[in-house]
Amino acid sequence: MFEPVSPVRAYERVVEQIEEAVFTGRLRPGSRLPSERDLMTQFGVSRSTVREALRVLQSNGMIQSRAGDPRGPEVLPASPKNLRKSMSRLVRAESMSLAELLQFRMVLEGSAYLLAARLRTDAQLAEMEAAVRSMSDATGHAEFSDADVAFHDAVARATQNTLIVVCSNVVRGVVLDLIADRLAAAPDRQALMSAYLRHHSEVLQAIRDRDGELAARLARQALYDYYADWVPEPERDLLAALVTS
Amino acid sequence: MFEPVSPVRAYERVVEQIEEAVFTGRLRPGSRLPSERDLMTQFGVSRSTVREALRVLQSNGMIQSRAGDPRGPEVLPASPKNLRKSMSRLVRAESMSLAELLQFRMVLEGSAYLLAARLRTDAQLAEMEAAVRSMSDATGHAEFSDADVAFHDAVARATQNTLIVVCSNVVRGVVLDLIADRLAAAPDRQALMSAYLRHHSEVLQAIRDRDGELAARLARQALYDYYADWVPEPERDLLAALVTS
DNA sequence: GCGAGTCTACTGGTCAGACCAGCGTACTAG
DNA sequence: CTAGTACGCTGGTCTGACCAGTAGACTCGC
Repeated sequence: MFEPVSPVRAYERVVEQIEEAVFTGRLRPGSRLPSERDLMTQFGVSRSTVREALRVLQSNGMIQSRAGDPRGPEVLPASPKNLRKSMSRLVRAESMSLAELLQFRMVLEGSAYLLAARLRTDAQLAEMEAAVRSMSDATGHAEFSDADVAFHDAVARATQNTLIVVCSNVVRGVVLDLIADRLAAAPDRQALMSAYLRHHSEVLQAIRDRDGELAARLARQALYDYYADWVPEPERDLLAALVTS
Repeated sequence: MFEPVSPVRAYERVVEQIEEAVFTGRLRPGSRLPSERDLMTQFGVSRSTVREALRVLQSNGMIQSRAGDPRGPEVLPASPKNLRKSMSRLVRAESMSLAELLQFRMVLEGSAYLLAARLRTDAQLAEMEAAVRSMSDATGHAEFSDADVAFHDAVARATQNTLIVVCSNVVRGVVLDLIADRLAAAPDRQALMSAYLRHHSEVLQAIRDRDGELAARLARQALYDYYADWVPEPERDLLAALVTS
């Protein structure tokens, strides 16, 4: 029941103090940490200890080091990159069923499109329209998926909710991994792509009309239409129930 | 546009290979890594490099080392702890607002209660009823919150969707941290507790009746009623819009 | 035969000192 | 004023050393 006042490990103390400096704003993003050799004298520890502390901070996305840069390690602005990493780790580690993942996506992506439809600016709408146009003009898979990413990105910014976007994106990635082989073997990939495009156009129209409810329903419907075939029968009903709700 | 086949930094290669072994299941939770001295010969790098790699893995919550343990570093099971850490970090850096977190909770918890209402077994319903009874009988804060945990746990099991439950739990924890100090200063804590209990009873009734839609709406409404006061005016409307949808 | 204590061979944590390639800056040559 | 270069520092890696701590074997008294 005793919580040690200061961490036992030397490197943990270093991590903690630097973290504190960042959180309290004493170290702002873009500013530089002292060099490793300076830090070791400041904290009274060896360079290996300093380095281990810096590695931890780096793996947490708080700093970035470049070999040879005399200005020292850079303090990075907070970014959802790490959230994405730990989320992805968690999703990958728990062996979850496809149905579970799709349920999650239907719930979150529905809300994402709802928010995007209500909050989007005209500029963001224009970005989405351009992305969908690129998709329909695309000649190869690479172009198509690049445009797809651009579309999702524009939607993400419009929602103004990082958390919803990051979580659904991560799960989207895992789902794609999960069915990648089955998708590659699909005989009618061209048909899938054009169906995909059609769904996007419909959703885009709903976003244009600022009809959040419709956009949400379309997004859930699209997910169901795509993936239901890959979900075993008994679980499929669970997804169907979420389409309309 | 060139993606290096193998990371430039030596320690990154080590991290990647061990991560890979964990993800593919070659290294299961509970099993042990070779000692640092063994790893350095296996990977052909120095001990400092091995240690930096292990520090990264440790900070990602994948392994745990104890000084002196001859069995070597232990591979840990996946846990949402890290997810929560990176989320808290974003909140502290003010790149994520309370409104965002609550939006997320309204979306996910709504679905959680919807699923629980539809899928719950009679035994699970009994557990929930017992928990709510414990809450109303509770004399102290500790008892009350223990019973609350039990209730949420029963609901979580009923949903059959780990991901939804884990994510909303993590965010719930972050939100509680965020308003902990403000809550402690609240003059009418007793009133808050009884309002909390009332909401739970209502949701329980909906779950008993297997009315998923109602349970979801009540859950969202409860979140709004509780937290809206703490959300700055301009963002509050976003939450209100999600109550009924 | 069996538990209590001890011993030991390892572990991870930390330190010191060294070398290298890489980078920014200030100085230099044109 | 610009192009080029040399310098002094940086981070990345390595070697080798010492210490405190631990698990498991080993011993001893019963």
